[in-house]
Amino acid sequence: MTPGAPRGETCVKMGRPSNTAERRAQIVDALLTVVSKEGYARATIAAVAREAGLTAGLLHYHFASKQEILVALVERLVARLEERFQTRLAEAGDEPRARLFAWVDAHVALGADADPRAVAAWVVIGAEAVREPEVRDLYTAALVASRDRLRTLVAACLRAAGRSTRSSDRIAAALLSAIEGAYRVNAAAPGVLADGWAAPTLRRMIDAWIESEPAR
Amino acid sequence: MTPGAPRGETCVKMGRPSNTAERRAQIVDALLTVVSKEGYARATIAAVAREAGLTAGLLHYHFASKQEILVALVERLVARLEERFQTRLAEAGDEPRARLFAWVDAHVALGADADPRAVAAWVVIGAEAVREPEVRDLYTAALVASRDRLRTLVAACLRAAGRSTRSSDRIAAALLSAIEGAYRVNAAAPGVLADGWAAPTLRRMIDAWIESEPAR
Amino acid sequence: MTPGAPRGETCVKMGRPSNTAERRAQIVDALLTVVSKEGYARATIAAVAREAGLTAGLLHYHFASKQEILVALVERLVARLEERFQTRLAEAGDEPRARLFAWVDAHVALGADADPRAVAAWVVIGAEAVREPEVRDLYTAALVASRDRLRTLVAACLRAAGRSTRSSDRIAAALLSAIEGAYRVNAAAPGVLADGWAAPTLRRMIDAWIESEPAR
Amino acid sequence: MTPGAPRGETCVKMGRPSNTAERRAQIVDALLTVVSKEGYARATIAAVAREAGLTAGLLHYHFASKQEILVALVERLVARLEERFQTRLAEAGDEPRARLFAWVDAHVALGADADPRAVAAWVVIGAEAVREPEVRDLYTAALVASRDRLRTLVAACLRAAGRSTRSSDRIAAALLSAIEGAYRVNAAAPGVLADGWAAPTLRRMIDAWIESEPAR
DNA sequence: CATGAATGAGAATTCATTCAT
DNA sequence: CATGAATGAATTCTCATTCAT
Repeated sequence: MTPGAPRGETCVKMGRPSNTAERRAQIVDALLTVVSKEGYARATIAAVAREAGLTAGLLHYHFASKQEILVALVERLVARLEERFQTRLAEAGDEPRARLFAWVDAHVALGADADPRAVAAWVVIGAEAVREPEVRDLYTAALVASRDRLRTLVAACLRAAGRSTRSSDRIAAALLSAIEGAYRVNAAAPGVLADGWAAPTLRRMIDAWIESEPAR
Repeated sequence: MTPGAPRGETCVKMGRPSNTAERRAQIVDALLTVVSKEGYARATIAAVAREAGLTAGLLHYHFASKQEILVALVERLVARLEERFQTRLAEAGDEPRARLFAWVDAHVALGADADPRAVAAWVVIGAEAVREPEVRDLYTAALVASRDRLRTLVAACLRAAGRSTRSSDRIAAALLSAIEGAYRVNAAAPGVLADGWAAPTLRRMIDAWIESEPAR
Repeated sequence: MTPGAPRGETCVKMGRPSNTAERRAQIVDALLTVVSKEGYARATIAAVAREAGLTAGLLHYHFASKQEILVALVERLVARLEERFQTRLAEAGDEPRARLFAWVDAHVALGADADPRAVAAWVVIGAEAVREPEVRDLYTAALVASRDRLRTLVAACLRAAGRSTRSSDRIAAALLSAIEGAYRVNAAAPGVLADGWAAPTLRRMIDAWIESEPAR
Repeated sequence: MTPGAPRGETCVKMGRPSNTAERRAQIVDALLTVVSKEGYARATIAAVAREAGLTAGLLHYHFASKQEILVALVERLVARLEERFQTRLAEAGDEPRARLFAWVDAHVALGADADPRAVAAWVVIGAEAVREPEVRDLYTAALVASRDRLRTLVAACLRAAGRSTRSSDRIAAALLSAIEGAYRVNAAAPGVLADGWAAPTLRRMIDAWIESEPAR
């Protein structure tokens, strides 16, 4: 830890206005770009600095370690996804199935607010999570949040359709896996699956499953 | 110098008998262990050699580069999966749905012939495929083969059920993604999804979808 | 990362002042010393660093590769020789034969501005040029420049002596070869040829040949 | 030193006839090829073995070390040159100038008995001599022998022309240097000097110099 | 004689991190 | 805040040499 280095957001003292927040964002963005293009192993501090137009020394002024930048990146990807979901949720209204589809769309749709770099980076992060406890914790937390929300959304659909909710967990697991798997295939073996297959397919899968569940 | 492929069975000149095949297998196995525990970036030649109880120099005697060992590992994982599938297929008989379930089981089941290291390694390989063309090619080839086989198996099920086969591609894509995603979640965020969820869930999903397809 | 060329004189942002130029010179000088004593193959990065009193890492901070240091060394040797020639040329005045002798002297004389390491290094570089294209290009360029200049100087002498210039090329070739050969013999088999033989011998050779050429 | 390894030529005991002599020649030839194409640093035991169609282990059965192969190569190059000279000398008869030209021709001519690999190898050996005492000794011995013979041949020419022999040494030194330099330039910067320039030029130089020497 | 596995001491190069300016 | 030199530990890979078979 560099003593005195600015890790917080607030700046009580005046003087030269701090650009820490923007610099950190800029660095995280550069990491996102490099990771998505080259993978984590090649995302050296020097490469990230070059991408950001900064120096390696400065990166270490704003972040104590390379790991810390990765953590910030994960947080940012999760936050962006959350924004995407909230936007779609607001448009979805109260209908449970629309709300579930909003979740699916937020994850797979390639709308104007989509960042193609994010998918590749997310795949890399999943692999990195296999071994870095700190990354694993963040990744796990993100998945747990997704899983729980998904469960709730699925259960609401089942309930609205007058079906038993005992399969909520399984449907949620299948959806979550399919999303993560689609990311992965798309990033690591592009072209294997047709573009845009995911959203309509998953909607169709949801419908089929709900119809086939027994009544409550 | 990587020794060439075994030059046949006859050995006119005497000399030291070759143990290349076993050594290569031993090295690949060590890579599998290390990758599954530590990820590719930490799977240094030294670490793999240590795991195998060999010297780093010897690894380079049998493989020209670290990459080449990874390639051999991918080939081995694919071959093992194929074996698992063929075994289950033989038991499945002619019933189309049983054959499709054989495919699912070969991919997710954790039977006696399952190697828990393989899942973690496969996740790492997918991430590595994002940037190493040679790895990507192998990974892509494996997925393409899976996708095509899956498509055929799904279409056979639909046909046997008297349904239209127009959704074969989508169902195959969903299954493949779910499998890849399940691997990933299982390896990178263990505990997020319940143990053993996958096989029954995917079977259920298949059944539901087939039932909901329109008649041919 | 090799730092780029000095970015001019102005320095808007403050920060650590660059010492790249001196460091690079220091490293090249250390390579010169080591190569002249041990040959290129033994001029390892570690050996050069030790000679320079620096760390191996720092050498790679200032030069991207070992090759690049060698290239800088060749450039420096060529530049030094050029200086030596220009100095002598200034003293030689306008007399063509004096100007040609200035060239000879610049190449063979062991005056105050001579660096005994340079001869041994130049021999090694010639051998290295046999296989490294980049070194060969530099070496070839140096020889071509020498050959062309020599040709001009020789032709001027012949003309001033009222002789045909048709042998200019041959005389230049003989002189250039004799110089390169003298370097080589001197460095690789010291003592075989008497000290200081070259300058008077080559002058004598020039005189004899010019006298024996037919009149223009 | 491998005890019992065959280093001598005679083989008193009968049994499998020794192929040591041919094997050694084959290995030396392979070294010549590799050195001329790649330089000494890249002439690894493995590369030489590959070129010879043998194994690295076998090379070490026939030679105790890499150095020893190089020594054998130098000896062979010197021996071949001597053969070339003797052949031409036999054709030259008793005329001193013809005998001197025979020496020049043996060194520069590209006759049927010339091995283009030898020139490049000789250049590399000269560089290697800068640092390897054993190589330097051989190289020096070869040059001393050449120098002395040349001196005698030159003196005989001067005497036959009724000139003073006091410049014999210088002329010999100039010729030797020119030859070594021509080798070097030809190998390291091919194309800089015109093909076939050397023989006629050196003859011309010899003639001019002899004519210009004062009478005895 | 011959093969080919095995070793171990480097080799160049990379890179996160520190720190003087 | 920012620069850029400097470090030192790793990392991949090379290669002469040894030796069991």
